[in-house]
Amino acid sequence: MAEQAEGFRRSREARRNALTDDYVEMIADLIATDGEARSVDIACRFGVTQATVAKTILRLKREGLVAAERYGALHLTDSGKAKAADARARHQVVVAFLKRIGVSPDIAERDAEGIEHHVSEETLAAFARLSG
Amino acid sequence: MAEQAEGFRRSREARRNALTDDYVEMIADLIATDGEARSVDIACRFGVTQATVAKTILRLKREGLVAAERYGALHLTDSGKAKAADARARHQVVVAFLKRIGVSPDIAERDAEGIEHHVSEETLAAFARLSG
DNA sequence: TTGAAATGTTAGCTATGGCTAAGTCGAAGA
DNA sequence: TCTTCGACTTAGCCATAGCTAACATTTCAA
Ligand SMILES: [Mn+2]
Ligand SMILES: [Mn+2]
Ligand SMILES: [Mn+2]
Ligand SMILES: [Mn+2]
Repeated sequence: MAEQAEGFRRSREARRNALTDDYVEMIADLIATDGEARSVDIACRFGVTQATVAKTILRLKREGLVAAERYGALHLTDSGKAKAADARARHQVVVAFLKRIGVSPDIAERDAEGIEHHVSEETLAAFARLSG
Repeated sequence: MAEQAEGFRRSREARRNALTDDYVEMIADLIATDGEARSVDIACRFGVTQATVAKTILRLKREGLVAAERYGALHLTDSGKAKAADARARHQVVVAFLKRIGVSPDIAERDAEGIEHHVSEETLAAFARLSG
């Protein structure tokens, strides 16, 4: 009973943290590929408006994951970088695993975008082991 | 670009529908095991308050998935039943697959609770194929 | 150099999903 | 029967995540 509730609690928790992880991962990605992360590119890649990005970035700053001066590019704090690295690693493992079991690359990428937020260490280890 | 945005759109969509699926699945489960679904039991199993359940049930009624008279037990409409059956099937496949690749039963159950909402037909088919 | 376009910010709206507190109803026991 | 206790509802709070519209700043090209 309490055990089942615990499972749902974790699931809700993961859902709450999913967007945060996607943002820090995206910011790290943009910095890696474009040299810097701008709100407009985040908005474009996520398919939301710049206003939505602005509001979320405010929260991430409040949470100490992102730093930026007004009208400037976005940076990750140390804890932001750590979270991004973790998110990226998970993403890679999940995508590689899905492809490995025969899911087509584009579908693997799409599904991984959601699945990555709900994979425990144990499951992630199983995925990694089985994909190489 | 637009393709990546599409992936995130789907992921957000799945996130929005996750709670709905969990509710109809839970209601079907309770009807199957207890003979009827009561709000108090849903609240207990999800680990939330009855007030939270009441508000969500209002939405599900509005969406035509759940029916009930005041102070009465909850019922699923035909479309609610269809959605519940689908959710249950996904849940089973994901749990079975995770166990099959060596994830311990309790962790498999927990992870599946989140993963089930992000698995495309193609990935679900791959899971099913590989676990039996 | 200056004005237009791109980018970023802010205000304010909606809907959702949590919560507590307070009230209402109904069924079971004294 | 009557009371009481468990179950349900409702009101109202907060935070998040989306949106549009309006405004501010920066950048770029003429
Ligand atoms: Mn993701
Ligand atoms: Mn990702
Ligand atoms: Mn679930
Ligand atoms: Mn489920």
